Amino acid sequence: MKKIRTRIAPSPTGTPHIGTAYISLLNYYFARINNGKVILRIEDTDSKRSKSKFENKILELLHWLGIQWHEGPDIGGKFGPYRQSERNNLYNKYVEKLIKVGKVFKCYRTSEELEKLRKCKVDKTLKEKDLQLDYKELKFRKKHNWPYVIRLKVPNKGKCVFYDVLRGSITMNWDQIDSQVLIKSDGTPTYHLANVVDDYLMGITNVIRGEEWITSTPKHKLLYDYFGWKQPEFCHLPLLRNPDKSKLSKRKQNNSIEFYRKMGYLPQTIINYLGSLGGVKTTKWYRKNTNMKTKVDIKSISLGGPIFDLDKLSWLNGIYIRSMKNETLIQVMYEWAKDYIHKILPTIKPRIKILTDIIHLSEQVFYGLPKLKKEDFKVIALKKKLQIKVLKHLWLQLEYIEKWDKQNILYKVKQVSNQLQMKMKTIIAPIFIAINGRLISTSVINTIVILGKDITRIRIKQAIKLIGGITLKHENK
RNA sequence: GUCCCUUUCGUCUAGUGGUUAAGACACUGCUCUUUCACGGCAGUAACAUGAGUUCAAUUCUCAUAGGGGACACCA
Repeated sequence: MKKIRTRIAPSPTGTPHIGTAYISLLNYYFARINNGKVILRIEDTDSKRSKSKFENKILELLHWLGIQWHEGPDIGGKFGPYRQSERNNLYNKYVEKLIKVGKVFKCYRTSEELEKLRKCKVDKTLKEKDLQLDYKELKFRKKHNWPYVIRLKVPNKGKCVFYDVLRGSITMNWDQIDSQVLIKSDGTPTYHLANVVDDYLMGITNVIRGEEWITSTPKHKLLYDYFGWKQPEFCHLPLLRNPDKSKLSKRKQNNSIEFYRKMGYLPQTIINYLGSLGGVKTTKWYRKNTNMKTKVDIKSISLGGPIFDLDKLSWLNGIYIRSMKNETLIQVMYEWAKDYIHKILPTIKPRIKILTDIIHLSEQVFYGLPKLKKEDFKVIALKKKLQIKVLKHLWLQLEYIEKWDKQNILYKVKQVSNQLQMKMKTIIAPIFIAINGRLISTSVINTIVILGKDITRIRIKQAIKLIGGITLKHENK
């Protein structure tokens, strides 16, 4: 039997997400229980959004969770490079092949035209014939070197059947599948091309990925067929959901892995909880299995998208914490607090008279969510409505910051003050309560810097909710 | 809108052609404890609906409804 090879293929376009952890975990375990290998491949074909700082974070946090790989950009391997942006020459070579056999075509359409064309079609599916330009126009655009993309030729009729390990065969009509762009106008590949070529070249036997890929699998199958390659086994995992049942979104900040680390969840909690969302069959499993060596059967995963339940996660974390030896726990506590201690020290040092002052001065960086009540905001002279307004504006301002440092954050807070035409002194009070949990304490800007984006924003959100603001309109955009 | 996936307590999961449908989180009560928490005990609570197959369906089939996803020169 061929040796199992799976891949973890994150895209470095944002801070790593709990969904990434889930998919990575199952790839890791599937390889492990089958004595196979795991490949980590960075899918950075989107050059505009990919950032190396995100790649670093992804590697760091997967390591933190204890997920391991045998080949990857950080450790190398026989099938490298493991960053798609470093493999562009390869893809071109394979596109040449497709051009030779006539399975792709050049498309000179502009994005405005595409938009119009899609509007005209009920199913929004664009095929080769929909994209055709009349002869004159085509000649003109070619002559004047208009930018073009290379698209996949897709059958117009018939059915595409492919096999999913969890669901059996899935059938789709070819007329529903559009002529996917394989090479963008800048000459770089799209995900679909790079992914198939790399999975083939890297000898991936099992593609374990999220359910959102099911509908593009026919395109991938077509590529395998055109190249004459054997398909890997496809396994589409159900998507993790928010309590409102929507897909666990990258936009919702509190789903970043780092958020859970900062809040004080242990890596084994996250790993075991994620594992429990489907793959694990025993009932008394939580207490008995602190690692997932046993009883994982990927084929038994439940197909309803599970809701990521914070209550249960916290309960599990408690189980692990209480089962630790004191020395170990002290170590864990120190590791967790160390960063905060180092960062808060310069701020509190001028205020310390006796050592016992320390706790009171620095507690705001240690509680994940301050335990606030509605009444806590009533001490502020500012009207309720305006408090909410201030916090909502701050929420928005803090969403996009290039670098999370004092200067930028201060600038954003000043923006809020300008926007609302209110003095700093006025707007800062509700921010103090929301973030620091009280009015008299160290600089709130400083706290925000130390806490980082995830924790800061969840505190603001909590405050808005407490004061009585209903929703954050821009929360999920 | 079109297509695809999906459906067991509020949530995560077991399970079965004939079961008192199981466990865990959450919730409630009791207990332990100086309080709280932890622990222990107990309780509330589910097979989406309709039709078919069958002696029998939560389990098999089909339809309907709910939920989710995809429909980009993003992954």
